[in-house]
Amino acid sequence: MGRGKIVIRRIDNSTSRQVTFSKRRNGIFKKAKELAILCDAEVGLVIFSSTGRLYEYASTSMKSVIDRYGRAKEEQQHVANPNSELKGGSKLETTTAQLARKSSLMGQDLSGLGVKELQTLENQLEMSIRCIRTKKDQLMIDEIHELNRKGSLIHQENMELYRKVNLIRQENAELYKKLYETGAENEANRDSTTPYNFAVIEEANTPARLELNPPSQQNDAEQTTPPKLGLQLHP
Amino acid sequence: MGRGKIVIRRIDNSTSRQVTFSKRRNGIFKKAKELAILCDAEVGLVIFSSTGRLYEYASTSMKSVIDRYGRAKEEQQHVANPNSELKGGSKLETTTAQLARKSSLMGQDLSGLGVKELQTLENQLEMSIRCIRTKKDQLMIDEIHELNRKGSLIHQENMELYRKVNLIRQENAELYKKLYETGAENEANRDSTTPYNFAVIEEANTPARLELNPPSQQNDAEQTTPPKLGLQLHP
DNA sequence: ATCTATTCATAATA
DNA sequence: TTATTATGAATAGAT
Repeated sequence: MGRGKIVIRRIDNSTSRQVTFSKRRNGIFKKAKELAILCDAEVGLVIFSSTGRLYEYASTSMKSVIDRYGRAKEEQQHVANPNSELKGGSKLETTTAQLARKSSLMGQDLSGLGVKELQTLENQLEMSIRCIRTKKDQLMIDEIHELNRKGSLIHQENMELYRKVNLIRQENAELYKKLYETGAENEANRDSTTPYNFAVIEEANTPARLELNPPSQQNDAEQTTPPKLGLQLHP
Repeated sequence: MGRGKIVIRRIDNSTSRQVTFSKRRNGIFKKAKELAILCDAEVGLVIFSSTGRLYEYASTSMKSVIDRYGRAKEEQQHVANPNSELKGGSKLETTTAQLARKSSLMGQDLSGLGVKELQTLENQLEMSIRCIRTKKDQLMIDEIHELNRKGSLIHQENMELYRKVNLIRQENAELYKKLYETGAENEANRDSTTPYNFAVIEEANTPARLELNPPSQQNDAEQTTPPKLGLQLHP
């Protein structure tokens, strides 16, 4: 159509090329619109000129077209390769890309989808969420394991200290008893030793325990017991 | 063009509509190809028929077209609204969407980009990375703070216990000294008390400390000191 | 831009 | 669906 036939190859003359681009661009946009209207189709058309300028037409919206395109492509892949779900590999990359394409339709663009399409979408999103959650959890868990390891070392040490305190206290009591039995000659010395011993242990013990746990009944026996820890996040 | 003129409105007859769709679809695809070749343009065309079937043409690849489209659109927005960078708001959603559109071009599709385009892309990706890293770090930090809080409580308790041990031990020493001064009548009793005291303290102390820290010089003074903790991840 | 000779796309038809 | 064909539309080249 034109004064002469042309062969379809790149137009060398830059000016002619630009002119032809303008004309044919208008033509194709018109055709796209007509097709969408006449045939009730959803059409998206993107054209970058050789100078990099963007021209676009979409019968609905470009976002809608691109989203729908992404979904359609995924469905095609699923049909072509139905059980790739279960194979391992670098799942996260795939999943990220999928989620990416879908994230934009949050709260929009669910028009024109059938129950089956929606079901597929729902399943895919759930899968994506699971993968991401797994990855995130792994990161957290690694950090937390390390902290727990260190915490449990200190806790262990704490237990040892309690054991030690009990041993010494017991010994102290025996010594004291022995001293008492031997005779109560030095009354003045008792003031500086006796009150110290038991009083300090009870005081230093209680506040720390209260912060870690709901108040448990204080054991009234003679033993000092280590408090239970609130550290184990993964029981 | 055809046996008669038509008005551009939805074709009611379903059969005619499908036929027209086929013909015009072929036509527009041909036009798109010609435009791309003649004018050296990058063209992407997506058509969904009224029955939901997808037809597509891209002069390069649809992924390339969509990616480039996303970038061009962002650049348009930037030009229209240059300093939206610094305003707060829910930056992460935007960033996620941006990264999403870009993530697919990892290791591909960098053809046909100028220095300026690449610079823009680089900046945006860096921004995205920063936002995501911030978000991730926040999650980690929250968990770790909690663990540190608990750990520091135990540590505190540990310190108290050490203090207590020292006090009792001191007292013990005094008692022992006093008992010795009073007279060494009961030699048999000393066996059950003396070895216990100091021997146990040294044994229970050392191993726990060695696991937490590189061996520091044991203080040879009379005081037992608590070990330093390897717990503070954010000094 | 606008014009027009031509070629092309396609509506109607089979 | 595919093919035919009369006709209207698109456009190449010129102004």
